[in-house]
Amino acid sequence: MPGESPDTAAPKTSPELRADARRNRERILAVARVVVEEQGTEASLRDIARRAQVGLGTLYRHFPTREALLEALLRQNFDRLAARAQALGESEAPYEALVAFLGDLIGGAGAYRGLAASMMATISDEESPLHASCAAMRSAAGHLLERAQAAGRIRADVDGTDVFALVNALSWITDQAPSLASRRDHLFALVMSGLAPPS
Amino acid sequence: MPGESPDTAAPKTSPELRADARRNRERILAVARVVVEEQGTEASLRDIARRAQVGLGTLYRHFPTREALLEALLRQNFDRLAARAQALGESEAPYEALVAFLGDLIGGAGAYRGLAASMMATISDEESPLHASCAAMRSAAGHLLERAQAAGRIRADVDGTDVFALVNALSWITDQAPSLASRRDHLFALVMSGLAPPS
DNA sequence: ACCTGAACACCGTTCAAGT
DNA sequence: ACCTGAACACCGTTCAAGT
Repeated sequence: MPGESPDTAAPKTSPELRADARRNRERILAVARVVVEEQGTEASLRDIARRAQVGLGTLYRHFPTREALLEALLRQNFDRLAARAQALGESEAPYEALVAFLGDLIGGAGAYRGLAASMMATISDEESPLHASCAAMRSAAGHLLERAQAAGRIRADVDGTDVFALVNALSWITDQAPSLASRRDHLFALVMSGLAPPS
Repeated sequence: MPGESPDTAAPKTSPELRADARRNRERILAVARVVVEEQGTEASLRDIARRAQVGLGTLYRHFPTREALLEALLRQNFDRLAARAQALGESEAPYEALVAFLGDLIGGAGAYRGLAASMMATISDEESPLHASCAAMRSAAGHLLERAQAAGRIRADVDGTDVFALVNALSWITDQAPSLASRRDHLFALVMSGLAPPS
């Protein structure tokens, strides 16, 4: 039959990028990972395009905003964290599960310099491509938090956004003053003990 | 006697700025206060010079770095905070004195958007003109902290830099997500309770 | 459909030339 | 002594022209 090719019913997960486009997208992402590692989330987009040997407009075509690029860069990390939250949500030790997840969140936000700031900014900026991912993290934290609260291990007057903010703030401290990196776990423990119900 | 003018022994607090220079310096500072209020600590220096009706080089002559300008802008605030710490250091309620000072510190760091970040960065950057002022704040916090620790109200494994970092981190949260401003006092209380000795 | 890079409007920083 | 603004080397963002 005319117009029917063998693989018409193939899984069209993404809207069929042309071969060269697909290659460029991957090159950009690979280079961006390196450059953001070096320069942080405020890295020069020009520099990324240059090093990827791609026109500046090409970078903008694939990633219309800096946040869009960051989102693609963090896609895997977010998915992994979401899966972790899911698994921990069925743990039998609600408080320990919460602490474990928040520890991972701190680690994740510490992946790139400036990332904690980028993530916090999404709370106010609903248009950011990172907004959805971060909202998911906040609600995952919220769920684990509720369980810990139900178990009487966390005060009732705290919500998911509070702990998300506090945890990001801890990552930010290390961002700004690398010399305080060694205090991070300690500060985390202090903040967590502040969330315990008044005895 | 030759070369002896009437006011030779006058108090030479600053090295005698020429009249026009002195005027420019004040104009720059006045304008900078407005612009930094608007745009935060990363405000455009060009914009400040422009609005102060001063050549760009003139701004650089008076304030060789952005931090130098910020330091001049915050001189009064720092002096006021230092005096407050001094007064509180003689208070009879060590814990309440510490809380009061940290509350002022949070308020101060919230004066301009980005200020918390600028202050935290001085920990690592010893060359910054803000370094001395912030170190003074940290040691003032350290002194009040020690008294509260001696009174058994704060755990022993916390130092002045820790509380300085935590307090700045709280200011930063509001910086990044203005919608969380209403939670600031609450989060401050939570963090403070985390600094209480384990019961 | 996609790529390219020039063009535009901004930066921070320096410094030769002026008064 | 001090002021000025052009010059330099960067940005982010857009878009007409190409394939």
